[in-house]
Amino acid sequence: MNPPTAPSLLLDEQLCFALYAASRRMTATYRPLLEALDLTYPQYLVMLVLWERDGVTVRELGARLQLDSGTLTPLLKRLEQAGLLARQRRQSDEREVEITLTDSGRKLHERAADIPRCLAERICLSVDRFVNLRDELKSLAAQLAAPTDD
Amino acid sequence: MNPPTAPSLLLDEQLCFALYAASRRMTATYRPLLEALDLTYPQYLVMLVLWERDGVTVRELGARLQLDSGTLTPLLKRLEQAGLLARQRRQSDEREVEITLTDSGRKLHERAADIPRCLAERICLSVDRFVNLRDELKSLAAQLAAPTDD
DNA sequence: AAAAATTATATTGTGCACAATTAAATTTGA
DNA sequence: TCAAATTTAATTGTGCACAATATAATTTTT
Repeated sequence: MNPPTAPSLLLDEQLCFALYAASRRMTATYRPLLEALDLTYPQYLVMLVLWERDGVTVRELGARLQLDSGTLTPLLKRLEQAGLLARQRRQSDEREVEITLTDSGRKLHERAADIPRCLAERICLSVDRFVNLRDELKSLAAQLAAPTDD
Repeated sequence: MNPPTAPSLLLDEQLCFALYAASRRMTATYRPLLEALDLTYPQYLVMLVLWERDGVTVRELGARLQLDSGTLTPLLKRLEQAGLLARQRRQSDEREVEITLTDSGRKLHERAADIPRCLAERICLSVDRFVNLRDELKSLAAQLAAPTDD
């Protein structure tokens, strides 16, 4: 694979497509595991946040996952419908909606406990390469999130 | 950031979320550039393939981009509507639909020529890190695409 | 305190992704 | 040869993403 000394329009040379394809492939790898929990991948991400800290607002969830209310509101309603969480307006500020896990939502944590190990086996990267790839991706995302004039 | 010696359910330790977030951020970075061409990011990927080789079938496009007809058919119809390509059944095999660029579609290539350079400036990675990250992502996707029992 | 600005969520509409099904053309094989 | 199996697209339905807008609550300003 040639280095991108002259940035080209060739699909296989592009970082963006490698990223796009790998991300979808990763989601596809999670799919059968999450199906057992009746969760989609974005729903799983929401549950990861709530398992770390319950009682967050939609805004806080959105900040953590970089998703807006147009995505989160219907997703959270589906999780509410599934009995995993409750949504209620905050008394201190009626604009905010607080998300709290139900017993059922908390219990799902146990059933999800094996997923990271399953994935680690499937991904089969050394710790060094795993950490390096993850941190390069975080660095890239941070770079792209920064204002244009930096 | 701790190495994943014991795979956990912590969002910030997960490769999958770093991948998911970086991919969406990358698409968001393309968005304003592609808006000038009246293309979405997946439409741009289709055009990249067609600029490399015109006259491919939906199946070949799908193989290249790892997308199925449920995604491609409506997307291609929109690009046809926009006057960038034509869709016609192959005479040699009526099951296949051949996609050919119109003059307008070919002309768009010139207007897209600057996009890789714009992105390269925005991403601001050394050639080594760019190539390494891209190839690690390709390797990961290939690993995840392989049958489970490998 | 009332008006204006800001903030948080919800709603609407468009365009992917992807599973499942359907339909039509082609190939295989009994 | 012709019935069965396979291949290719299209269709249908669900669930994200995200822009744009609306609505209601809160904060800031005058």
